[in-house]
Amino acid sequence: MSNAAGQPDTMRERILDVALELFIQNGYDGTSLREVAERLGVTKAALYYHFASKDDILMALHLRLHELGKDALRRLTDGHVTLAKWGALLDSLLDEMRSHREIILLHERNQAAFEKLHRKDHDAEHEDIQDRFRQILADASLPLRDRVKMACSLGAVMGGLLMFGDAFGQAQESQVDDLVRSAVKDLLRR
Amino acid sequence: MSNAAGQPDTMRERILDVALELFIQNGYDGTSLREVAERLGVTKAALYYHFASKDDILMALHLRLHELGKDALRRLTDGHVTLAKWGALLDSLLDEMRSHREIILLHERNQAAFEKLHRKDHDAEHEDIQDRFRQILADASLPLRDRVKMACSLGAVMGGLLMFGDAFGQAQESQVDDLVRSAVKDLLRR
DNA sequence: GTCTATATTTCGATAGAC
DNA sequence: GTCTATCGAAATATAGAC
Repeated sequence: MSNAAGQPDTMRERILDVALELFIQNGYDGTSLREVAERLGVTKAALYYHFASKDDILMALHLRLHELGKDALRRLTDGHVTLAKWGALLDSLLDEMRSHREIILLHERNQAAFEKLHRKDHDAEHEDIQDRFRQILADASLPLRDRVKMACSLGAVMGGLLMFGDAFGQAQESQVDDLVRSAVKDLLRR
Repeated sequence: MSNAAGQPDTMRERILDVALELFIQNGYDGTSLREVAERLGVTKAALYYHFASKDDILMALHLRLHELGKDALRRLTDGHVTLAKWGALLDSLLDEMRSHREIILLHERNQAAFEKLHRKDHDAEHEDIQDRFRQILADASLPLRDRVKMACSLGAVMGGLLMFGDAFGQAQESQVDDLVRSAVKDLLRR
């Protein structure tokens, strides 16, 4: 994906990185392939050598999230979910969520585009981490009290790290992480 | 806006209600005026009698949120913010957030479209509640600990009521409200 | 207030040269 | 792998009749 310096080494990855940035800033539908190409110093047609379609670019970005959440997904699939398990998962997931902040922001801000993408892919077995979250929260065999706490704690992490996370500056990221962890712990306690 | 039965009485409001629903479901850019018109049983051109442009429709929907948050905004503008004040505000705002769930969802899912709208309106004094939230959370004179707690608590409310709130069914909304309140209280305590 | 018809623009995507 | 050139579709918006 990227080399040690964090720079993408293939054109395919460079396209994805630029697209990610623009899709977050201006939205998927609000970003034209012309803009993506211009920022890379190439023409629109060049992109079609690396990707079959605009949707194909979005799908490649979606796979980055899929990769990220696949072991978390596994931990949430066997056995039934408890508050303690949920708390442990959130705690261990927090670092990954920060380092992949952009890819999560992309999904949060382009839900409509991803849903349209899913409708076309009626083949792919998209056992998504997002779907799994919704599935657990909708599971009526769990106490409502626990489900609400899980939804709130997930929202708290997203609020502290992603949605408003850029208000805290970059220098003290690890402090923010600790504060979010403690906030979630307080929320889930009892 | 609407009569006692909750039905919009003017064509203008009917347009806004349909647009709101489609903009949430398919996104602002993903929704064409043809779709809006078709669902209303009129043609695209008819919409232009009531609104000057598609952006004008989005702006009218934005004003609904502006109206909603204007007294909350006032309470957040005088004096400096404390954790206690923040908690009280969230508590009193929670009912409004639930009853205006859709208009908040619209803003959450179409940030890019609203930002583009704001760029054109360099005249309007949009002292927005969203802006105010970000402003407070970025205020370095407040303890980082408090700011993170504020961001997390706001995220918790959005998680419990909006983002994943439809997983709990509609019957027990007041129970969910109470559970979210108590979760936020636990989070802000200490 | 709503209609038909159309102007205008922009976008995704393709063809073929290099 | 990237270019120029272009196609076809769909979108916003307008003009003018009713």
